[in-house]
Order: sequence, then C-alpha cells, then structure tokens
Amino acid sequence: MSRENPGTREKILRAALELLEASRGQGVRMSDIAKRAGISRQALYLHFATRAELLIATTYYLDELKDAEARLVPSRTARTGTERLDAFIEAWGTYIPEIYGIARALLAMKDTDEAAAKAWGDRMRDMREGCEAAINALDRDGTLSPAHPPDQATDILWTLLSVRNWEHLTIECGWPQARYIDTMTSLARRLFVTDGTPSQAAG
Amino acid sequence: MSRENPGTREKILRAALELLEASRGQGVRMSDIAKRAGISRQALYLHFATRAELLIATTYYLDELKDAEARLVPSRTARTGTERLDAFIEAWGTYIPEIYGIARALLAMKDTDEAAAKAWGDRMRDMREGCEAAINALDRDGTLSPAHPPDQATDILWTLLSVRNWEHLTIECGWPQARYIDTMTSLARRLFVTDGTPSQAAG
DNA sequence: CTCTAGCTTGACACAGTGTCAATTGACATC
DNA sequence: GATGTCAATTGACACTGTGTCAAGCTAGAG
Repeated sequence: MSRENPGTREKILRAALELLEASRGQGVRMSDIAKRAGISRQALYLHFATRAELLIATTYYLDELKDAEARLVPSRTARTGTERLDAFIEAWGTYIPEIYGIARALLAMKDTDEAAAKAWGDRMRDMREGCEAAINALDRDGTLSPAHPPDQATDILWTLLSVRNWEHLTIECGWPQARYIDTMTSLARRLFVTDGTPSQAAG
Repeated sequence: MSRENPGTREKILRAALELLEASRGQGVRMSDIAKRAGISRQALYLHFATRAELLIATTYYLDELKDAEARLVPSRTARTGTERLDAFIEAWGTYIPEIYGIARALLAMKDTDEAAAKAWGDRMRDMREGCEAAINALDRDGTLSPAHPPDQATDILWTLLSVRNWEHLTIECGWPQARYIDTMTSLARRLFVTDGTPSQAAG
C-alpha cells in the first residue's frame, strides 16, 4: 500500500497494452510482455493464472484508462432516437480503433479458450445493449422503420457495428476513420429511421 | 493411374473436409485428419508441405465438389441490376454455410500464416468481384442509389456479405438461414437500389 | 530378383504455455 | 540481530502441435 511506483500488476497491464496496441494484437507472447514489464516470464503467473486472464484484465484496464463509460453519456442523454443512434455510432465507432489491438488478441483466443470466449461475449453483449437502446429509442419516437421488428433491427445494427466490420472497412478496404463513421451513420439512418435525412450523414 | 480407389491425396482432402465440416473448423489437427484418412500423420506431409497448404487445397477441392462456378450463373445472366444483386446474394449467402468449416479454419490460420492469409485474401477478392459486378450492373441501369460512389458501395456490400457477418447473424444471433438471405437481400436493396421494392424482399 | 514409390515407425527439433522447486533480497517485526 | 514473509528470480520440465528425418517395409513393374 505504501508503494508509490505502479506495482507490478499495473506494470504488466501497461506492458501488455503497449505491445498489443503496437502489434495490432498479433504475435504478442507472454515472454514479450514480461520483458517489456521488466520482470521474468514466470513472474507473470504470480499475477495472472493464464494468458487469457491477463488479456481479459487488460481490457478492463484499458476501459478504465479510456473512460469507456463517459463516452456513452452523449448517447444516453440524447433527446431523440435519431440523435441517440448517431451518438452511439460515433462513440462506439471512435472507440473501436483505440481498443483494436487487445480486441483482436482476445478475438483470436476466443477460438481455443473458453474464458476468452466468455469475456468477449460479455463485452459484445454490453455493446448490443447500446444498439438495443438506440433502436428502442427510435421505436418510442415512432421513427423506427417498419422493415424489421426491433429485436431484429438490433441484431442488424449490432452486426453492422462489429469490430470485424470496422477492421474490414478501414484495414482491408483502406477507408479513413472519418469515412467509416460517416458511412455507418448514414447506413444506420437509412436502414432504421423512417424519416431519415437522405444524403448527408452525421449532421 | 490404374488405381480405382480414390488415391491418398483425395482421401486426405475428403477426411479434412469431413472433419472441418463436423467441427465447424475448430480443433482439427493434422493427426486427426491422418487418422480419418487411414494413414500416418507423417504421410500427410508427403502430399502437403504444411497444414496451411492442406487447408488451401481443401478449399479448392470443396469448390469443385460443390460446383461453385455453376452457382454464379443466375447472377451473371441476370437481366437487370436488381436481379443480379438478388441472385448474387442468394448464391453467395447459400454457399457460405456449406464452406463455413473450412472457411473458419483458414480464417483462424490467417493471423499466423502468410500463405493462409494470401489464400483467404484471394478468395475474398474473387467474392468482391461479384459484389462489384452487381453494383456496376445497377449503375449501368441507372438504379444505383446516389448515396455512395460505386467503389464504396462495393466495399459496403462486400463487408455486409462477409463470412463473419453470416456467422454473427446465424450463429451468434441464432437467425435461421432463410431469414439471413431475406434480410441481406432487403438491406442491399434499400441501401443500393433507388427504386428498391420497399417491404417484401426476395420476391 | 531388384528397383522404386509410397507408406510405416520412431525419434527429434522447435515454439509457446504453464508448472514446480530452490534460492535470493528487501522489509517488517520481535 | 534473528526471524519470517513476500515477491521476485533462476533453471528445469511437462505438454501440445507442427514439421523433419532416417530407416525399414511392401507391392508392383521391369
């Protein structure tokens, strides 16, 4: 408690974060993290039982650093459904590139590690709630397009805003981030809002 | 040549295919494939230099079995852009679940294996051409929505129809395959076709 | 009979995760 | 100053899965 230097646990989390960010989540080994944190590889296991656990802890650490909660305030306090939808897309779409490294690492572990799969699933379920809230807000306003029932509209929005789609559009297709946000906003408006402002997006 | 039984190479490919299909591409080891093919693990390497190479060969084998080319005929021979779009979504969307196992295995290797990444990239580039052709057909008809330039519309359609999105909607969200096809058709119409028939989709 | 192709077996290298035991060094407490 | 404890260190090792290598077997062709 009387320690003022960060504490080993935090040093590890910071090291993991930096490496994952720099390498876009690829090829980061336990030994790399240890080296960067300035401790032995084995010492990692004094703080985290498995690699999956370390990655999961890193996501929480990152959320804290980036103040993930605060970013949702504009969305939550929006007056109309459309505003809420826009604000949510802006918030989440801006967040993705900041968490991409660790997200990708976790995504890769998901296939083989039960705990990683659960952790990722939990986070995505949280994200889905944001989608659901936006769709419900539209529904309450009476501006939800009748093309889909609310739960299916939520699924579609949820899918549309997936990390993989962000990855595909910005990395594979080379889209600049601003275009990603604008296009997603425009797509969502056209798909879900009855009186969707036609051409121009973000407003 | 005088052999009438399938030949070891084909036995291997068949074994790989069956296992990948059954396990949805997860946890299929070289030794599993060997066992199923009825040969020793090491003998696999007499036919395929690496696991990646075997997986890649399996995709070609599968395409042949499923006659991938033939499925694109309705799309290619469509009279209007809208018909072409619908036919392409139908063809590709129906194909995905049939190749999902092997696709997922390749997708997982992509992160670590250069050859797998290239192979997957090639296939996806082919798929993109289908998207591009549909968008161009709309453009030629004058029915392409002005919301996006053709290349960006292609990117969006390409992203929308990704294997990951199919996976997300059918497996994560539990959508039945028919709903997947209908919804994708409807989304694409609303996003890309100016005179898009409103509510009902596939028609 | 002999050569060869294709397979078998067994052994091993390598990477990366995770475990274990023995040791060290710093700090607190008595 | 002796003692205990905590966090870390070092070195060794197990396990999994891929890929390699050498030596041997077998069937068919010449």
